[in-house]
Amino acid sequence: MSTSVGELVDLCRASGLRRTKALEVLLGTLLQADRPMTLAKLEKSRRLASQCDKATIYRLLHRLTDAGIVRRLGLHERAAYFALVLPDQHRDYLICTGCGSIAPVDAPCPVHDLEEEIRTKTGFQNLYHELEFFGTCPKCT
Amino acid sequence: MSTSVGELVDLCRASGLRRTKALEVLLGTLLQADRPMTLAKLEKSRRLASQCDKATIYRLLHRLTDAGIVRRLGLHERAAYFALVLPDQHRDYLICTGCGSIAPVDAPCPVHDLEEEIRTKTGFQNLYHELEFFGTCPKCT
DNA sequence: GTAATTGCAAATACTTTGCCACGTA
DNA sequence: TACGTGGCAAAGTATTTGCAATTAC
Repeated sequence: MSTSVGELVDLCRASGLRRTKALEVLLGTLLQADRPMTLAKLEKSRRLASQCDKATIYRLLHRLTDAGIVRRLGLHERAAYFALVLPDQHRDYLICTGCGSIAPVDAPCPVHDLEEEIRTKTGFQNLYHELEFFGTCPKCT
Repeated sequence: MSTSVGELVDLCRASGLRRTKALEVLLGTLLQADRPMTLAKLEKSRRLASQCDKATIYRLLHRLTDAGIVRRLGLHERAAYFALVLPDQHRDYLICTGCGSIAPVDAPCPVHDLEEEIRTKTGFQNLYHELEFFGTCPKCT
């Protein structure tokens, strides 16, 4: 029942992207990672390293973001993070300001109702949200 | 009942910072702006321009962040945003991915309970959160 | 007097773009 | 064939640091 690279490629093709080696490898890497990745991490990942150029990954990530297949996250680091938008999954993150560890929050997101309210009141389209908790983890205390 | 520069300076001194011209001007600018500001915007603001160097503002912002007087925000732009941590104020933001406009959300934040739960379950210290809504505003649709 | 702070300038880090060759449809 | 895509390299933007001079305490 989990999403496959093939399905993702189909989504991309439906958005007008071409099926290329780089696209498949990038989608596979993001899917397997199952967590937000920076451009630098993607570039160094075993599957992508020496498979395609940083600029290629960069441009693919932006095309995928425009297509709504990938989402760009802040996460307070200097580098941007990217993650697949999977249908059954919305994640909030818990981030240690000491060591920089990033963990998904294992609890239902309480923001849904407010998001609906904003959608109705403001007329914003394509609304989504990003929720991050910051603090000092026990190890860094 | 609103916070004054003097009170903020006292807070800073209590954290070991020295009372300097740059500190006072920066605090005054952040207080008056009443919204998150990037380093670049601060540097160009009327009050700070030619009053102190970018590196000085940069280092002050970091000292203030360490002291908990200022908070660094993501807001999805390439540059980091900084805002005063005011006692009676927690803000969520609504951001247009088209024109980049940033508006505070005028509704009570629904995350408080989850934050308490995380604090208890994980043992994180100094916990706070950042909640941002992204979408396309009516003008950009 | 001593240590924190500042300004200037240079170094990093990460992102973004130009150009031409290449591959997909 | 035509146009999106890829690789390489260079440029752009924001952040971060070194060091000597200055200032607060």
